[in-house]
Amino acid sequence: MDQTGTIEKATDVLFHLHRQAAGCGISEIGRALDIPKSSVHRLLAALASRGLVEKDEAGRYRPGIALLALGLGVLEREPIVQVARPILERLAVTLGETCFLVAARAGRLRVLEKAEGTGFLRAAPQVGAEVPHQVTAAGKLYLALAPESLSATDNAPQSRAEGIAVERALRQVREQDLAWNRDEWIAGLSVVAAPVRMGERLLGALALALPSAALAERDGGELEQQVKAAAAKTSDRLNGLGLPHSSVDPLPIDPR
Amino acid sequence: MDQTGTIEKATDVLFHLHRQAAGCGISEIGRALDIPKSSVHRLLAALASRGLVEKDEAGRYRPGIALLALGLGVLEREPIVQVARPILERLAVTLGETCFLVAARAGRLRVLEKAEGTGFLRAAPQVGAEVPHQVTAAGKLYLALAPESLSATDNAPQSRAEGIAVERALRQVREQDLAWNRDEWIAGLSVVAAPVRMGERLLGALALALPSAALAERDGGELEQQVKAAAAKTSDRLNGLGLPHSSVDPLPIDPR
DNA sequence: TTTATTGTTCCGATATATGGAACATCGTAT
DNA sequence: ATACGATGTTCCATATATCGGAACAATAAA
Repeated sequence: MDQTGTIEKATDVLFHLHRQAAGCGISEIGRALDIPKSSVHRLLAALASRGLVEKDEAGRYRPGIALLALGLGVLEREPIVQVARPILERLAVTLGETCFLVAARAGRLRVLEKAEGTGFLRAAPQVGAEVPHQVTAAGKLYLALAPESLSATDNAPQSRAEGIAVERALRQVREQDLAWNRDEWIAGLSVVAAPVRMGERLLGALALALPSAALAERDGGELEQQVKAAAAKTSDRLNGLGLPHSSVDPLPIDPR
Repeated sequence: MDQTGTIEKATDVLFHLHRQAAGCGISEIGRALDIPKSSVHRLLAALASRGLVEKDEAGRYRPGIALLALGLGVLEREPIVQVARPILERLAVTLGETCFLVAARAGRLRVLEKAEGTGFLRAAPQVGAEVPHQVTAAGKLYLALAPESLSATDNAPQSRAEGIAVERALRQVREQDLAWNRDEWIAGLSVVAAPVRMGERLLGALALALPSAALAERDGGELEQQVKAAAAKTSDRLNGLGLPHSSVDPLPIDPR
């Protein structure tokens, strides 16, 4: 993995800054990544010249705003996000709970968009964050419907008995065209997810997250229908488009 | 400015990809940035190894999802965004028009967060985008209250008469603690902005944007009050915090 | 004050990026 | 089918940008 190269090192520094909550000092980064101070200094100077990192008032380095524009640009060029956004928002308002969209990118599942619910206690996934395969609703959906789009790491179940149980669960997911996750990933958090498709291809998972306690007081079947309907609508609109990436107007007219 | 360096070249490639709506080919990038094909190839390979760029199905390069995580990380570590977000959302729902937050970063004004209105016709600024100084409500606020936080480029007015007019307008902004922009930047778009402060320091501008036609049918004074109130609330909450960057929980409790 | 740690600059040695050229691949027009 | 142009990819000798130790400056801590 240690193909030493300038760009690789620079991005490693970038990700290190990203992981740290507070700003970092040069020596600190050098120690963490095993790069001499002077090199870190030069890397940061280059990155700062383009706004990818910044120095805060204390002289410590943090990720820069240039990254913001680049990152959000990625979202803007995802047709599925454009299509799903208003649907997620409406569903979140209707149900009062957080809805989000997950899709496989580079073999990993990532949250592409979210619309938070209104509850005092509510799920707040981070856009751009990765979610695990085995213990999430979106993950099960992918394992059941499009495992090839996930990198194979740790997809292998531990024992034979587990393997059978997993395969059984996945078959159920395929039958229902829907996946649940109740407290498996995060205690107290339940999620339902339904597939967004283009033809046979799985493009993403539209998910509804709510506290498990809140789920107990609701009609699970109705939630399933709502999520399925939202996912289906997303699929339809996505397929309705001619699919030449629609550019985004500064003042879009949004017939929702 | 053309201090040739590997990192600089790589980020130039990144920004070039960002600007292009569709994916780019290697030769194309090389021509645009005046870099030989083979170098572009190598740069892209390095960037791709870290997920900063990706190849789409057609083999063309686009910005990668790694940028998404990095970019949104920038937002998450801005306390002012954390604080302003729910306030923006509520204001947008109340008024039915788009609200957004602008702040100076690295001498430039940028949209840090937004909450879109519900109108068929509505403003839809892009988070991360830059806004000009002279012809926007947020820009006027900064020019009047904290010009030192803007890079001085093109802040100088053209003629003496204009200079006086500008100074007069800025004085009014200072008196009202509020700035308007009616059709000055984008025809048909009007914006009111009020300052978010910490002590004397200007931290950002909370703005309300609506079609000028819609503004004509509303009580401008009431909008001013709403925006001022929202900005004041943001300031208060921001000052209420001890201001050690509050980390964000996966399941935050949000007492709004 | 001293001491320790950090940020910054300098510079020779060397590894690394460079870019021209040749090759491979594709799509298009002849 | 063939020729053509453009593109993505690989190779390699050369030049140069990166490396990293060391010395220095600027802090903060003792």
